[in-house]
Amino acid sequence: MRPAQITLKPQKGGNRERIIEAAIELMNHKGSNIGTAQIAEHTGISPGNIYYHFDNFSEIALEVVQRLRDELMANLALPTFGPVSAAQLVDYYVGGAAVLWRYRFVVSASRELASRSVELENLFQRFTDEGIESVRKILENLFANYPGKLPVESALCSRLAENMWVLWSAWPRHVESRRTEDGPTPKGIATGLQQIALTVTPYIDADFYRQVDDGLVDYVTSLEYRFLKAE
Amino acid sequence: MRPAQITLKPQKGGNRERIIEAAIELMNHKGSNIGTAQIAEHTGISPGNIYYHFDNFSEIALEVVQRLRDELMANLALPTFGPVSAAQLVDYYVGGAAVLWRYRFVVSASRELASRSVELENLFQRFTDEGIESVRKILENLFANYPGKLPVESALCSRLAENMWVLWSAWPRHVESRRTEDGPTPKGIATGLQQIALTVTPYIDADFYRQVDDGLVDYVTSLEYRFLKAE
DNA sequence: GTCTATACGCCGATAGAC
DNA sequence: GTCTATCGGCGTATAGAC
Repeated sequence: MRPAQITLKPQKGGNRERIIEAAIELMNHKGSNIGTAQIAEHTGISPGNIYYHFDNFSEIALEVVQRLRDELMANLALPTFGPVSAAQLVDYYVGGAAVLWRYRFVVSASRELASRSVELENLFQRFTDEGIESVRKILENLFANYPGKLPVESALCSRLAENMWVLWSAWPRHVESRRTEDGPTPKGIATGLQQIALTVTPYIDADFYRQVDDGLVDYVTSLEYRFLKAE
Repeated sequence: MRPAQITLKPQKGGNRERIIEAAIELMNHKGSNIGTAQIAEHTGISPGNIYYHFDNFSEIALEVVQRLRDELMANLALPTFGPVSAAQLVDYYVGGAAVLWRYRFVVSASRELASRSVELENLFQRFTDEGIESVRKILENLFANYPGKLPVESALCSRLAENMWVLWSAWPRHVESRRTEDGPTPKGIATGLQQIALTVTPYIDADFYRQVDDGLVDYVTSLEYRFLKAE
């Protein structure tokens, strides 16, 4: 005799998945300072059951960060040999923004999460290193194939990549401390995207850059559509 | 009859001050997730006594952030009319780095702290707005007086200032997720300083920039001296 | 696989002695 | 101004029934 369902119905077969989704969602809304109790309450799953699926809270966070990492790396991989087109570059930006939106406060709560376990700490370190390295490779490709207004040697590439990474990872936190509404919006994230692009603007061939910028503007203006369904 | 002092001796007259110093120090070392209990333990002051000096934890944090804000704003104020010299610009950078070092994780834990009270949230918002505005003014001054390689109109100034601010505020967090040692070092912070400067490098007159860069390099290499006493 | 019940520890905050 | 004692809440994690 089943009691009437008041909380979200725990559809069969996916509690593990639901735990992870809840963890992402809760972090995005309440920050890193969440735990098993809140996940249990938010999903309607009993607190004890969480420990059937995971050893402890940091194991949940570990899986979340692994997914974040996989999705971002897949997005930043150089797909082919040869020059990166303007359209591909726009895809890097837009894809990066989508991942950032989905994991906005996982990314930006790295320190708090990293302090939960050594595994998490190491994972974040690898994530950061690999991320910057991927960006650097894209920039190398870019400047090699489309020399622009100013010369860019290899050391500069690394430095620009690092700045782009920091801007990317800190953007959700930043827009929140300027917010007038109740949290970072997709639009706010998208503005960050244009700010990140600004890092390399002065070095890039003007015609090439115009194409990229047009792509970004199109994206930002058509934004609400794509993101609203994801929310 | 006084018992033998085992913990730090609570020298007369300064418990309130000691609480604040402990809060800053603890945040820098353990993140935003600290509270009255840890402050009590760290200072040797009894837990109850803290509530004589402050109503609750967020009042302590409020005072910390107010100090951070005051110190930074004092540093970023345009001291005189007329053009900013290269030496003054170096002072802005170096002073900004010093404040950042002292409050490294207060700055970078804005979100976590802001969630503790509305007052804190508003204060952080004002801090951010005022900080970016100050940087913008410096840039306006700079580009008006030393036109460089590329033209800079007013809108671009705002965007550059915002990027510099984000880099500044996110840098401690960033170096920590790349750390090999046990925390962000003064050197790590100083490297960030050069990265922040990179934001405006391409727009600035080459000779002027060289002076600034030399100043920064001098500073970074002579770093350990100045910072070690502050720690 | 999922649930309930429960032990344990930590922290914020108050009451009241000195 | 500073201390001790203590309550209550919340969060992690385990034991064990269904």
